[in-house]
Amino acid sequence: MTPEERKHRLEAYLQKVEFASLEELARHVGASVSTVRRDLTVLEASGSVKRTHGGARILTPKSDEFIFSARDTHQLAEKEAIGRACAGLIRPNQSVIVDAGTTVYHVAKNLEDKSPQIVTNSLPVANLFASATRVELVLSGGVLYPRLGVLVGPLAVETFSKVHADVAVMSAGGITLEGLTNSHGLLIDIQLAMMRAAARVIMCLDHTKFGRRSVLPLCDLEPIDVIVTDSGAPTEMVEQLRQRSIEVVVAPLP
Amino acid sequence: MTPEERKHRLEAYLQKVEFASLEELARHVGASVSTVRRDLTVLEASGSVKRTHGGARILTPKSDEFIFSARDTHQLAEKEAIGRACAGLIRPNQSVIVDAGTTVYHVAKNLEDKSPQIVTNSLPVANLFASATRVELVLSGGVLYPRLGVLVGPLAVETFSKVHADVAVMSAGGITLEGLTNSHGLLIDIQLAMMRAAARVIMCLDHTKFGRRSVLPLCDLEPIDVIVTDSGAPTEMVEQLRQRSIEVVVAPLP
DNA sequence: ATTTTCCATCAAAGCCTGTCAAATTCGCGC
DNA sequence: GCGCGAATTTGACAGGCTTTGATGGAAAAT
Repeated sequence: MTPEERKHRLEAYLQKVEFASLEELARHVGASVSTVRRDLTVLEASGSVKRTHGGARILTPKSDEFIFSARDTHQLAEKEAIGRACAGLIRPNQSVIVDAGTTVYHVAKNLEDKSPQIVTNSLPVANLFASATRVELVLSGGVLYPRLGVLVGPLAVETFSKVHADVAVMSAGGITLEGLTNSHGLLIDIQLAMMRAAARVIMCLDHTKFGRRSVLPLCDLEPIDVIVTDSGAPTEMVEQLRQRSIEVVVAPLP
Repeated sequence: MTPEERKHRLEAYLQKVEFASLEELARHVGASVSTVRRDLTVLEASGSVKRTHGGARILTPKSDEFIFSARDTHQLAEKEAIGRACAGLIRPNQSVIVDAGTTVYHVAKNLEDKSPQIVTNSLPVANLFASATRVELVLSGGVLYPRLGVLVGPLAVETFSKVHADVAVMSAGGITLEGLTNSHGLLIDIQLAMMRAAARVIMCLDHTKFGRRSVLPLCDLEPIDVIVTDSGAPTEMVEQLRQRSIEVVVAPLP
């Protein structure tokens, strides 16, 4: 890696996480802390980054902080494992509907290699591929729901009733044997349209979602083809889901 | 492989990966590091790539109008002045269509105080208001044009044919007395729909756009109500535009 | 007061420039 | 088409410069 590239990657990484410690940055680019310090001095002089004690922060956030973008370390390892496992289920050049939500966001991070065609209503996912030429990304229209970076409303529902896709990658607030639930009423119509539009529905649910019931019912288990979860999921329930002919993928933690 | 072909492949490879070390490049074209060094010196002189310590980087072609990820320090002071002046023309609580493009982006930065209702097809503009609660933002659907962060295609056109707004804030690649021109064909349909959807059309054009003709014709001067420019605009042409009953606002540089 | 972080310095490693001989290509007369 | 000398290109190498990672003491945060 050239010094230029390293600085560029530091800046890009900071762009993504807003703030990072020196050690985190050093690990990320595979250089020593001294080198990162020097790089940051240069980047600060160029005005894109602000050094702080113990790390650095981005000065001009391009993609403003969505509720999750990076500082959402809640179940991070599990979500990344689920992201990798779920991306493994997608074949190259497929068309994929991508739901909004942190878990699914981690799936999207692993999709670029498949050169997929992506349809989404998530602004963070769109930003992820804003400069990726290998991905064709269709963003649904809609009203921007501020904190979450999701597009909602009739315009969004309409988009998903018009398109068709090979796979839909989605998530929900909770799952029981009676079905799935979600917390944001505005999303339910959209998620139903997504499921109708896709030939195959993959649900990404970390283990905390199992047995949990969120505010609003989304659908029963019938439309679900695959569930991707992490190794913390209760084995008993996994078994019951499999008996209902749902393929359950348990992502191994590295 | 001829030297010519080798240089071409080096450039193409760099175009793809953005950065590369000398060894990587040498391996890729099957030549020695010395040769690659010499090739890069030539390519650098021709202006397409930039040599760096240990490798080379593609030189981002300072392509026209808006670039999503790169800094647009080009005419920055002028654009900021235009942004402030143009925002001054918007009244509180109006509905505003916001075009894609760096100049218009600077207008958007000054809009939050007006608590407007914004309709846009620009991802950067959407990101700007991703966490602003005072702004209601509608994003058009569409295919994401990489690097520019613009949503294009039928879905985008459709959105703008459906909505109505008080004002459209737009920009273009060039203006002459015959009309406006723009460089990206995909945008023209969208911009025409924007103009039809708005009761009042404001064009933001920095002085470099005056007398310039871009690739494709957009429209004549008739639909334009206001032009906002900077103090570098040729006074003669400003006068001629005013005679055609177009309001021209010249933004003062601070 | 203690721990963490920052800065200056330094030796080692890696990289760039300029040079040179070998290899390749080209021009040209036959 | 063929041979031969000239010109160009190529890969290698030495000497000088830049970058890197480590270390010890100063500065800052808690």
